[in-house]
Amino acid sequence: MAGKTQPEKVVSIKAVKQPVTSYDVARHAGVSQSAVSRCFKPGASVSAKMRERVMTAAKELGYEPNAIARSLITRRSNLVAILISNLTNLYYPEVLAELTQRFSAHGVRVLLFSLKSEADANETLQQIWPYRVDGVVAAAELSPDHVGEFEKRDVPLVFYNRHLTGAPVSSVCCDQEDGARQLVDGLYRAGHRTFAIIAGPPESAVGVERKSGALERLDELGVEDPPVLQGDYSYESGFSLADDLMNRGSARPDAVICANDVMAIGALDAFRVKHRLAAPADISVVGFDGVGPSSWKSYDLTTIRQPVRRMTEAAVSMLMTMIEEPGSPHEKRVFSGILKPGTSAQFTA
Amino acid sequence: MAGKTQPEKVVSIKAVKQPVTSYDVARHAGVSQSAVSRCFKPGASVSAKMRERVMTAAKELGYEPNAIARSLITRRSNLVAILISNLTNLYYPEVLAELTQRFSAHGVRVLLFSLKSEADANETLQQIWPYRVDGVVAAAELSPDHVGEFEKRDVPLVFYNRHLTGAPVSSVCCDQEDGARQLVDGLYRAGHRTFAIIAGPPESAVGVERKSGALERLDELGVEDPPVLQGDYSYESGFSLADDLMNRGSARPDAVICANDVMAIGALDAFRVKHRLAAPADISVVGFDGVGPSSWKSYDLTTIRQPVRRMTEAAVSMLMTMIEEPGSPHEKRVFSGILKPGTSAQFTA
DNA sequence: TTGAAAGCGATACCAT
DNA sequence: ATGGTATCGCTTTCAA
Repeated sequence: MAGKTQPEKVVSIKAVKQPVTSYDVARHAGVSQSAVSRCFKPGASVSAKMRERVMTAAKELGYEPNAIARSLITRRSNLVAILISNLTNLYYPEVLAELTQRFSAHGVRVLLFSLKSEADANETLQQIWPYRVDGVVAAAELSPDHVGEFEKRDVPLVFYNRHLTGAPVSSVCCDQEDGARQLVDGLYRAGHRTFAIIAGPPESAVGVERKSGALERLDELGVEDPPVLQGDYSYESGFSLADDLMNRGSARPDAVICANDVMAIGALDAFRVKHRLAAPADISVVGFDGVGPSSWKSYDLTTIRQPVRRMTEAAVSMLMTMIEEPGSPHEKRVFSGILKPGTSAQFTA
Repeated sequence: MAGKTQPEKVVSIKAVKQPVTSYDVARHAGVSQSAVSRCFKPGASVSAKMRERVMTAAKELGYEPNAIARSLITRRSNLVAILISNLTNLYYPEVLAELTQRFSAHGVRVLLFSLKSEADANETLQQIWPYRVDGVVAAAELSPDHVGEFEKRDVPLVFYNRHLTGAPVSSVCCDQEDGARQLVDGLYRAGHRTFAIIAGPPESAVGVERKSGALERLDELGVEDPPVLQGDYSYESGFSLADDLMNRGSARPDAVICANDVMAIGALDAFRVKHRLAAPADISVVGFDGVGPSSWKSYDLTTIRQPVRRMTEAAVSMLMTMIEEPGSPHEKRVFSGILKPGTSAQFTA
């Protein structure tokens, strides 16, 4: 019988609680340690009897395989890192929740890194490497040098809503330019001719594309040089820039395109509450993202909704493929935004 | 010299990129592997010369210590898990961002688990244990049995905005009852006598406390049995329950207390947009949490703001203490909410 | 201060 | 199918 020949194990009084190991289970079940390991490995060849004995012993002892030890030998941590630049942007929580749940379904755990500023990237990467993550989803700006670090280490990387033009990187994006063009088109069709743009911060690639998409389309339509004010995606900046628009000497615009929903909401509040304008009667405002509050009745934004479910699904499956099939080619997947008409603008789809 | 007697190491053509190990560094620097290890350990005794040589070699080879191997031997993963029940609740992103950044400052990485439903807890815990996390912050309901699992494994746990009454668990909370009482008081002082409550879901401990705090205080003030409608923290539920309040036979309330800001916003929209009431002239609405949108001009909620910075700071330092000083006693820290007056209610502070 | 050697708790390969 | 043994990359005694 198992344990017969074992020397009495002296346990010190205030022993630290040591987790049960596969050796403990092996001894308890009277089998080899390798056998225990096999029983916990999905496709291993183990007899029914063996499995039964081991599993019983494991249950009795409360055995839980040590993922850290496993990772060391398999060189697979089953960990991915998610980098998010600013979680308080209303758009990201949804993305984050979707990503973690999807990874979870693949048996992969998520290490979260929230960058205070884009400058944190260096430091954050240094924190990531030691954990030997299997892959990374980055919803933050990374420089070509940073991307080089991933290549050097063969760590799969998928960008979320960013890309490095020309660089061989996988990414999933929403077509920002196209979305912006759609917004311009609808506003133009509805009769607007005087536009203004409340743009995102210059370091935001997404914001830059939304701006350039809008400007391009306006140019094509013969609208010349609309004012472009630079915001920072916050409610406050939307509010104060809209306010600025009202205080300029020139004629006020009758359509304002904002680089995200939150600034659009800020702008609406400035126009309505502070300047007593009616939207969409006096002025039209559109946003971008389709975050929850964009459909609150007080705002009911006309906006471009990003297909978050499909984008996160794509990001996860791309990363999993890159992890499971090393050397698979890079891929960029671009999804179209979905026009969500609201009552914040006179708009003809 | 190091490496002299070593057999030629045959590297296959398409070798997988193997990270540099401490042995590689040791060989390169002509020192022992232990020496390398010591150089990367904070308080170790190493001569300046040795440190210099090792660090140079490490830099040349691009050595990065393997945290997984380290964790295996030290039995410290430097990982904490954060459990959040529903990330799309506007209140949590801020909490999550704060927590991760604070842990990061302690050199601790965060494993994120976002529970779809509270029923996921079992499964989630099973996913956590194998990683041998050093501790857990739970912003999700856990049963006493679940908490027992933590004790069994000696894994430090800090509840965030929940507690298990009577159980020996550490927690940091906002005083929900007191906050609710403050809201009632201010409304009462401003002359309101007919109240209604839009409560949270019954499984939300926080929601239950906010409700009971309000009911208690109303009772003390002699207000009898205000209607209590049960919402789910969503904008939609706030909107439709407010609508219900308007369609009841009885007189409509002149003050509505909502269990969170988002429902308060929904309620405001229902009253103003759908029922053409003016708030606060015709009806007063108050919320709870102090999330970003609560201060948007269209709503400008009177609400109780949770001191998120201080609460997260407390949670992190409590958990770190429990990790670093095993056996330290449990502690509950309760912070008062901060009244944030707005224009959504007639309110006398 | 430094180096040799013994683990940490698994997996993987090789006999049997 | 099962058991023995080397190994993953570190930290940690223990001698020197």
